Amino acid sequence: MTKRVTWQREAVRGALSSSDGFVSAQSLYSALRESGSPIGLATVYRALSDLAGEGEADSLQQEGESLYRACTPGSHHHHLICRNCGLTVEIEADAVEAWAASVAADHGFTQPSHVVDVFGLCANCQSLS
Amino acid sequence: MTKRVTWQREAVRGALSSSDGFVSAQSLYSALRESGSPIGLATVYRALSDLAGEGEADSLQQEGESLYRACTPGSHHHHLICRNCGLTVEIEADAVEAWAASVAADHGFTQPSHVVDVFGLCANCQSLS
DNA sequence: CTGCTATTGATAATCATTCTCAGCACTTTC
DNA sequence: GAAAGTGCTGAGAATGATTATCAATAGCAG
Repeated sequence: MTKRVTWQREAVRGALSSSDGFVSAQSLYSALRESGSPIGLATVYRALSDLAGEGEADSLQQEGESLYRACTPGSHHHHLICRNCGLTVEIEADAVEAWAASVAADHGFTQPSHVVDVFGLCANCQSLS
Repeated sequence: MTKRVTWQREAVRGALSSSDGFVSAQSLYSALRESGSPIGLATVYRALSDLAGEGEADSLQQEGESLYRACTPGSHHHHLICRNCGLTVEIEADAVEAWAASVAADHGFTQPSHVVDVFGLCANCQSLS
């Protein structure tokens, strides 16, 4: 059960972190393929869910597919995402954390977790339109 | 292009509003079928996306499927959802609205929208475990 | 180097969702 | 009330993303 280091996993990690925003597993696979890597689709999916499980990547669902992005490990944060180009900014939201916890408690809910993401058009995409 | 009133659409609307929490299209279809309705799967999907488009239902994505729920039309709100039984409480979040807007503006983003949902275990599900 | 076993990858299988299209059912018109 | 027009329905096919299968491969310890 020892975890092994393979070039495939590193390739996925690298491709993820060189991306500005959220990317789908499919497009990450295509990108790796086009850059000459003979990596397999199943492996990309496995690597991505591993990274997400270890806290090295964030994921969110959009339009029926999962998008992934490298994130700063160990920190809890949310995202501000351009809905046109996918550019993503990590944002702190202590106020929202506290709000979520208190709302949950008010209604008798325990073990609160939350999904908070903000979408918009980034400055660059605005100027293009 | 006039919209017609059919018993199928009403059946979906009824099944949605008699549910306590978010339901998937598939399970709504199964439930309707089991209660004797000969409705078709495609029709359930169509009715749900119509309702969502008209603002009579909210939707969210979870684990690769879309979940729907009847909501109070015309009002913007968020949800507190039991991750065990699906029980859902509509919550107001003016503070969060303002926060989202200002965060977007701070980073040069326009046309902000946001996804804010809080998950937890409801009081009832806690006592069961 | 050798053996053990986690990992890979081509492909099949799954699953939710959407599309297709012929038949059906409201509505309006005569 | 019958015929025509057209939106709606539903069974099944098509799609697209994700996961499972499983034999072959390749890290890693000794």
